[in-house]
Amino acid sequence: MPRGIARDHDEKRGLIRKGAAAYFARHGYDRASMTGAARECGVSKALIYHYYDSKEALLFDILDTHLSDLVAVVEDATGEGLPGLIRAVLAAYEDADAEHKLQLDALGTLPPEMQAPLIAHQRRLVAIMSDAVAATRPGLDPDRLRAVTMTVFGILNWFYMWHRPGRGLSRAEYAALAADFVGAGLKGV
Amino acid sequence: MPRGIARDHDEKRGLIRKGAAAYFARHGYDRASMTGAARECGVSKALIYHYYDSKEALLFDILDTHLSDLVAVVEDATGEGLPGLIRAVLAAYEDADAEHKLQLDALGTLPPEMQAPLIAHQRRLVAIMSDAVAATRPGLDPDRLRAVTMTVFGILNWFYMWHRPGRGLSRAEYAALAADFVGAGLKGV
DNA sequence: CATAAAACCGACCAAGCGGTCAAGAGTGTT
DNA sequence: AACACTCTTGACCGCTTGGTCGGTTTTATG
Repeated sequence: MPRGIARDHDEKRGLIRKGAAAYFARHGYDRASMTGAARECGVSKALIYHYYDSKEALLFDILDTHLSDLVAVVEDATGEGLPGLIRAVLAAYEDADAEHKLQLDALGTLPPEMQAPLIAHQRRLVAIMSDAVAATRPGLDPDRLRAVTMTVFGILNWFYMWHRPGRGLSRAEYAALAADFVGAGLKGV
Repeated sequence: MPRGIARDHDEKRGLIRKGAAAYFARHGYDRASMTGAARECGVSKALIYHYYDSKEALLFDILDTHLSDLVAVVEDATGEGLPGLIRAVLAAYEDADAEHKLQLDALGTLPPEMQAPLIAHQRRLVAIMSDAVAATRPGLDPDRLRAVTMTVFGILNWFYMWHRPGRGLSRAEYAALAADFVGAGLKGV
């Protein structure tokens, strides 16, 4: 009988996924080379191609893992209402800034059939958030409900662009502020 | 005496700037080739290099023009308070979605010395918005003022990501909703 | 009308890219 | 111990890229 895959196969794959995500996010997915990503991970380029079929497959795994985690976290927080959701999302982005950034500006470079399952994850997030908004502020027509839901995502997704750890409000402090802001804002629309 | 530059020099440069911006935004700056941009503009690649020194110089001109316009528009709207500012920014993004998208995800690819003047424009925008927020909601400490200001920018900058012309709320309708949302939200922080 | 520079182009180039390959080293199974 | 397969690598390949160059056409100026 042949030997199977190594016991630490998944860990090494995970290391490459994490290292490449950081490298891709820092340099921009298109501009970042596989040679550079390999160096960042401390392995040869050929080894990455042992674990992944292509640069696109690697990106897909990064985004799929990230979005799956995010959906799981958010589904667990549905019981805590809109403020709980906002807190959960911002907390989940911690240690995942790179993956989050990639999701926002590299997902579109994947071929449509690879995008589809990732977009399905995103839709699930939007649906959960939309339900929480509708529960907090009933009676909005569909167009306005969607607009307000996306407004909340704008707030959350923008956070990584301006926040610098150790400066200004902490993540948790901002989560509280954002929850207050959204809660009050919903009364005005 | 030699002949000077053509009378329509600036117009042609502007056409290249606009065409390239659309092409860059559609395909992503890094992924988009100068050959493709030239085809989009209906000129040869060599002609673009007659008007611009490099791909980076072209991107710089796109962003500098866009941000200068934006600052001008916003400075004109300072008298109309925070709702007027929100309306003005969203209106200014019309017909400039491409430039806006490029600003968000390609500015960072420029070398620092080219980024500097663009970031100065951005800071001016932030300062104006911050003043409007402070006027609407006095008494916020600096950290929270900054956080709320960035929250507003998150709302505005995210708009192009989810809005599809002709579907859902119009730009103007969303501007009104966003102004209401922010106005009410400020009372909750 | 002569002229010198701007406006414009097709063909070309070096460099870096994603990806492949042949081969050696390491290891679970028999 | 022998096998069969995974793990790991440096060298390599075809292709696209940003950018250049020599040359032709056009036009403002004297």
